Amino acid sequence: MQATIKDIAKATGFSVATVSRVLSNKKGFFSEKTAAKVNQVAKELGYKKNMSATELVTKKSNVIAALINSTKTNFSDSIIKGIQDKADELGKTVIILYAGDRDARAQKKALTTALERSVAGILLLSVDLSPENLTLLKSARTPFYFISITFQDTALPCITSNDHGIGYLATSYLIRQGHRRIGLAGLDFSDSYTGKLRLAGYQAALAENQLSAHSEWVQAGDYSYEAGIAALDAYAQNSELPITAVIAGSDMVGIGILNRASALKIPVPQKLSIVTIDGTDLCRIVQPPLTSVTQDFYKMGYVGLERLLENAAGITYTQSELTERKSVLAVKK
Amino acid sequence: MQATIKDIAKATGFSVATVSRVLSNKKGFFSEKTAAKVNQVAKELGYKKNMSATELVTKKSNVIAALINSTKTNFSDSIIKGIQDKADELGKTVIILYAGDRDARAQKKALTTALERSVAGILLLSVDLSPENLTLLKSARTPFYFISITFQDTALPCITSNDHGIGYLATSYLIRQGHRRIGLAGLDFSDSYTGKLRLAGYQAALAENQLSAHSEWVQAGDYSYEAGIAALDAYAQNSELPITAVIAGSDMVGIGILNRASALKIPVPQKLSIVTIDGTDLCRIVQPPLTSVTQDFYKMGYVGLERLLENAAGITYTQSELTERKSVLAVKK
DNA sequence: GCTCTTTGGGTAAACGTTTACAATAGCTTT
DNA sequence: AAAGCTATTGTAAACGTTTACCCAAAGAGC
Repeated sequence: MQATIKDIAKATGFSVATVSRVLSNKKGFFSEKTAAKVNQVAKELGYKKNMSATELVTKKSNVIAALINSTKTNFSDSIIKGIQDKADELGKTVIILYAGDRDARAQKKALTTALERSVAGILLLSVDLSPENLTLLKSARTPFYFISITFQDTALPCITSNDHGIGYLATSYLIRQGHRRIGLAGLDFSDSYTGKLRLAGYQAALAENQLSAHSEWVQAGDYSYEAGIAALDAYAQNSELPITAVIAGSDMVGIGILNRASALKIPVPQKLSIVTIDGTDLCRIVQPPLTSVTQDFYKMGYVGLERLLENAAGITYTQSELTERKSVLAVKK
Repeated sequence: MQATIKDIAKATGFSVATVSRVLSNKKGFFSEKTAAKVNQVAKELGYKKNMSATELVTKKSNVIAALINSTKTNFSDSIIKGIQDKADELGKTVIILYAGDRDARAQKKALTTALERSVAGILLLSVDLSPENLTLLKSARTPFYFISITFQDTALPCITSNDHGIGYLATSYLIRQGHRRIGLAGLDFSDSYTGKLRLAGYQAALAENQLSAHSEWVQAGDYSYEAGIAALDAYAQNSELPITAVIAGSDMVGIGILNRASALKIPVPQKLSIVTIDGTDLCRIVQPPLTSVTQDFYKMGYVGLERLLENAAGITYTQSELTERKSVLAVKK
């Protein structure tokens, strides 16, 4: 028996209309005295607005759904923090929905949950929608915005890092430190567009310095810790490492490489320098702390929500920057 | 203009009642032919149920709200995974709400969001509600259940690890490994009951072995990385460490201790053994990997949801176990 | 004293579902 | 043939809000 505005109306002697007006603060439609009385009775009765009813009649809601990918939530935290902060400023409330991990069924469930509740908008944090789910999303009238994911289809509204720039930044930094044989590890070049762009950035930086990558320098992977392990094992097949530095596709890849290197007694950074892509807190807590191309995840969330609400189209980029820690050694020429 | 059941009714020639029955699959109230037709038209029109309307009339919902604490989400991930899996089995959907970090305002907002949407139940993942928010929660008729948090008030329904047991387990393990001077670091003994219980378990194990703790052995903190750093600095004030092993209040504390130790050239585990409490993936990725008392977070989520729905009262404990990695050295007597 | 605003508040419809209750048709029983 | 089922469908009320529209009283201006 939740108390309703009817109960308040009865108790105060006012009509439901008046009660509704003071409770939703429609200024200028009631007197102070009325408001005071209504509010007091509402409190006494433990009144709580029934959002279903409100949303049913107003046909709008101030909730934003954020769909997240169940894996790799280590940077989602920052994105969500950004979203949350912006939402607070705007008086929106955000609900987070798990969209599984490349699982079309789970994606669909999360998507319909959001759509059925007619949320004001949907944010998708690195969720790579299956084609039919993408169609579903597009056919709904709910605004949506992707965060931290890059598509071939540039028409999809999203905010993300410039992945070409990331590859370029990491590579040219290592070149400036004197490295010439530079690996690239743990990126996925097949279905993910992100991987291809970073690779292109890497190659561009190399080419600009009259270098070119040997094929064994680039080791594909799935951005995981295990991919890092596998990459280092591939590099370490011969007694001499073919590279002096490696760019890891993610922090976890970087840590995998680091740990495998230490298991194989390859000192980092003396024998192998590492630059990691992402720059989450994980970089700080390993030893040596990993130099990284740090993405501005917080900002992605913060301005992502902004963009969603202004119905922006196209791609927005956030700035990445190189954060020097202790995993890169400058080599003397 | 989302299509509604009215539109489908018009298009098919049936009444809204029939359409509703087909769409919500009230078996035995319609013929196959009818169902086929209705479903087809629904699909054509891109019909999506309006949950607000449904919830308004049925006064029930199958969504579970999970409130989480914005910090320390590193183990929340496992808990959420558990919740999610159970929810999938049960056909429930879960929405995650951020409840800030010991911020009564944010807590209240998350709480009212959940309450206003009349969710089927509320799960609170290590959120330490302020007194007034607790009252608010209790006064609502919505079932709730705490996960991974212990209260003095044993009437509060929750599932968590046995914190006394954790302290005892870690300590007695170290004693069995031959340690006699054992520290305890990074726990909060003031407002959090958890810290007190773990301390009691620690003391119990010590006492059982005719040992007792020197006051400088236990260093309070707030479960953070920085608390670990501070604890080690406290231990390392004299040239000789007062302890041979330390129990870290959380993985982050353990890593803080580890890194500070390595900065000070104190080899782990040769000069200092570390047992960490939590046992998340973080333990695996540092060097040496940290031996831990591993809590079963996944299970907390999984059975937490179960318990919530069966309206269980009182405390349920999940089992913790000691996971040996590489941060503890057995000392010869 | 009369009309015109302004202020405060009431009436009732609408939002999209679900479901109790009725109604019909076609059977089966007796 | 009357009565009773069963299967299928329809009618309409209900859920708790919001809000367009209406109304009355109180001043304001003449």
